[in-house]
Amino acid sequence: MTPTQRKTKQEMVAEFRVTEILDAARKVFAQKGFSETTVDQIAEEAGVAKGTVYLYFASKRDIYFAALREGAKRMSEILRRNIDAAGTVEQKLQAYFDTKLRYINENLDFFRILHAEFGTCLHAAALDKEIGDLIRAQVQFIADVLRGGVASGELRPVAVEAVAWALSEMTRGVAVRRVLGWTQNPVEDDVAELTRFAWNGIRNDNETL
Amino acid sequence: MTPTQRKTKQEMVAEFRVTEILDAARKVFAQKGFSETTVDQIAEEAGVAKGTVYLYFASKRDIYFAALREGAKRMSEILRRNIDAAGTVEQKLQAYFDTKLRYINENLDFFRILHAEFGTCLHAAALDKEIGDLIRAQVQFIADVLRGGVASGELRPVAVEAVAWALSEMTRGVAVRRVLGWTQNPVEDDVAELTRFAWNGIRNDNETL
Amino acid sequence: MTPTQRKTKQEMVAEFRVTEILDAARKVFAQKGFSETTVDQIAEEAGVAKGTVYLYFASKRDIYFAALREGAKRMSEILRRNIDAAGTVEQKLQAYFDTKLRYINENLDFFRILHAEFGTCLHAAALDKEIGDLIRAQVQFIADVLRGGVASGELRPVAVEAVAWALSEMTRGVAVRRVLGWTQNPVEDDVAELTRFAWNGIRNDNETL
Amino acid sequence: MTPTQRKTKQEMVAEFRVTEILDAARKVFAQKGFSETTVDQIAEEAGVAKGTVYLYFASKRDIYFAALREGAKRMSEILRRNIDAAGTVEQKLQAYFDTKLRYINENLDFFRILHAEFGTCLHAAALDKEIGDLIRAQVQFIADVLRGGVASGELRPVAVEAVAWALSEMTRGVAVRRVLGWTQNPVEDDVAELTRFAWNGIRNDNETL
DNA sequence: TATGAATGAGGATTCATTCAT
DNA sequence: GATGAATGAATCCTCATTCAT
Repeated sequence: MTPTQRKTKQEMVAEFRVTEILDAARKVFAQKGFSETTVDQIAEEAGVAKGTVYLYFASKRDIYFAALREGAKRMSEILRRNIDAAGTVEQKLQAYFDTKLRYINENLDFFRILHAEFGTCLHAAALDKEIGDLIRAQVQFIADVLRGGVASGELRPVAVEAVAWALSEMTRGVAVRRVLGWTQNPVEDDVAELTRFAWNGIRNDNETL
Repeated sequence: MTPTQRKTKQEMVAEFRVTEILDAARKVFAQKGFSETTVDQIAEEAGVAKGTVYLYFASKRDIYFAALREGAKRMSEILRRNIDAAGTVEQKLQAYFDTKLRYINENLDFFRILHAEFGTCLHAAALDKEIGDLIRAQVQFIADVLRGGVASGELRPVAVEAVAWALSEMTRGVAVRRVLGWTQNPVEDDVAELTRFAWNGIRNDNETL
Repeated sequence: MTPTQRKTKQEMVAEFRVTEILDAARKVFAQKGFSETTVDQIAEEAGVAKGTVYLYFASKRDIYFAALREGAKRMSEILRRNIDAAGTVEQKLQAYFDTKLRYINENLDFFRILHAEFGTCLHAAALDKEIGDLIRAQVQFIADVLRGGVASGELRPVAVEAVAWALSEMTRGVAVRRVLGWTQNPVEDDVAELTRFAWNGIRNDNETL
Repeated sequence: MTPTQRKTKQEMVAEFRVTEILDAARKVFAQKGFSETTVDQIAEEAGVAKGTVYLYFASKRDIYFAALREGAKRMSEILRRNIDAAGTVEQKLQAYFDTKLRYINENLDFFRILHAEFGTCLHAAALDKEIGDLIRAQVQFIADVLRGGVASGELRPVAVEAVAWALSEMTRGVAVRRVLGWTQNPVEDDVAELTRFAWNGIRNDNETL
């Protein structure tokens, strides 16, 4: 009833609308891609009128980037937390694979547009700077792990950046297979396979000596 | 001058036109993506009138898929040839990485749309069946190599399909880095790194014992 | 505290709101014209919410006409008073020119829309009946003066209506030059020139004989 | 049948389309003003599809300015010719009034938008530079005549620019009356009245001495 | 065959107006 | 009364596709 509370209520409605629209946008963009998606469709999916969408976003492209950014941010946070929580290098790698595949499994919509966009990012300037940074940041999570491993001698002195990128892409590849339904493996199995494969590729064999 | 000859000449003209248009299309699609490309641009780049384009292709989408298909076919042929020519499993893997990276290096236009599209392929039905098959076929090239290696004991009994896919995606990842100019390594180095990484990941350690 | 007083207070608030909105409207309409002006802009300029504007006016067009009408009425009143106060025909003409140019100088906003609109009045039905009447009434002020002069023999037997209109338009022309900054003359000079010009054009030369 | 002729034919069609569209545009703009006119209406009036309009003009505003420019140019040419052909200063003034009123009478559409726009020109920057110049050029036609008359002693040493402007506006005023149907005078009469009025206002009385 | 002018469906965006709070 | 979020009709412009020449 106080002014403060009333303002809070309005803010909550606004926040709700934004979420509502972004969720809808994610769903539609994921199905049809950017160009084939109409703002009408997003509005309908969100259960609001077209004009309402423009109260919260300046343009279709804005909605798109907002949806991506939000998803990328959330994923980065979780990744960072889970990797940090893991102990050894191998466990950290496993945490990366596990978190990523699970997150994707639970956020197929987001994954579809993020990676569709990441393909399209090859079209110069198509990708919003901040989103590009977020994607690269995730690769750096692995790179950091690798650097630590190389420093401690757990890993061969690999080309850290290149391998980090390769692992990231491998993960993406597995995720795509899952999204396309080309594999029915439980997530655990894919994670295990990825971890074993990666670990064999980079662990320092001398270590066991 | 005979009817037969005249027909042949016509066919040659037609073939020439098709090539001309597909080359132009690849260039423009690669720069702008599907939706941002106009048929006008393709026609201009090809040096023909817009109407002419429609004499050889039924729709913009048709041009797009034809361009992709042609490129994918050419790449598959070269891949197949070079892999077959290699002797050992390790050499075959190396041939795969080497051929792919070099082909991409020399056909950036094609790569840009193939993989942009492959990102987008996640959009249901966006991808032409035949092209999907061609892409999967390339993965099968690796799978076949792996299967052979597992059978001969050169490789650990890995999940062939999954690893093949992972290697394919890794290659894609490295290619993306190169296309984006995020790395200046000579192709040889990237190939070597990929080969070593993959080989360590899947070779049968017992083998050396 | 009595119902009557309270009602009066309400009326005063209402009147204040109306004035507030009309002033804002005049400013914005004058800068951007009718179509380019949004109700949002008027509301913001008036310092009220958009909905409030609609409590006092039924539509954007209504605001527009109200703003014009108010300004035209005010100008007419002043014109009438000053012309009546002048003695001779020549002085009355001078009073017309002087009053009009000064009023416009001090109400540029109003002038801009009135005369922009008067250009546009050529668009059938664009002009509110009452405003058209007000504008014509001002011309009649001159016509009345002229008629008086012709009757008294001070003026040649000119086509009163036509000349009145011409003088009105001449005044408008001078005002436009001033508004556009194409002339820096003091108002007095422009008034003097207009008066001399008009007077020479219509005075009865016999009179001086 | 020759290439040259064929090209000419195409050019003629194009020219025809442009004229067709500009005529239609003038008609619609004149009735509804710029903002209330839709490109659809212009296309329909011109008897072509909406897309066709955009083959010849880049935007609605472009059509508008093109229509104005064309009309203003034509009017300027005729004015220049007729004024030059007249002998004395008085005859030149009469030529100006006569030409302008007749041209307007025969090109009401054009006049409506030109002068509506000229009202609107008060909205900063609303008016295309070239059109503004054309309008000012017409005023200069009178100014030149006046300067000549002052130099030769036929006219009083009036403020040339100011009077030229005033005469221009007077003419505009008379034209408006005619357009609005507020007067039924034959053009000759209005021209005569304008000439007499102007002439009396500026001729050098000493001349008769 | 080749052309390119013509078409018109389709979509992003704006904004006057309404109405629940 | 006052507010401003929500609405959706309206409009400019694009561009894939057609077709007369």
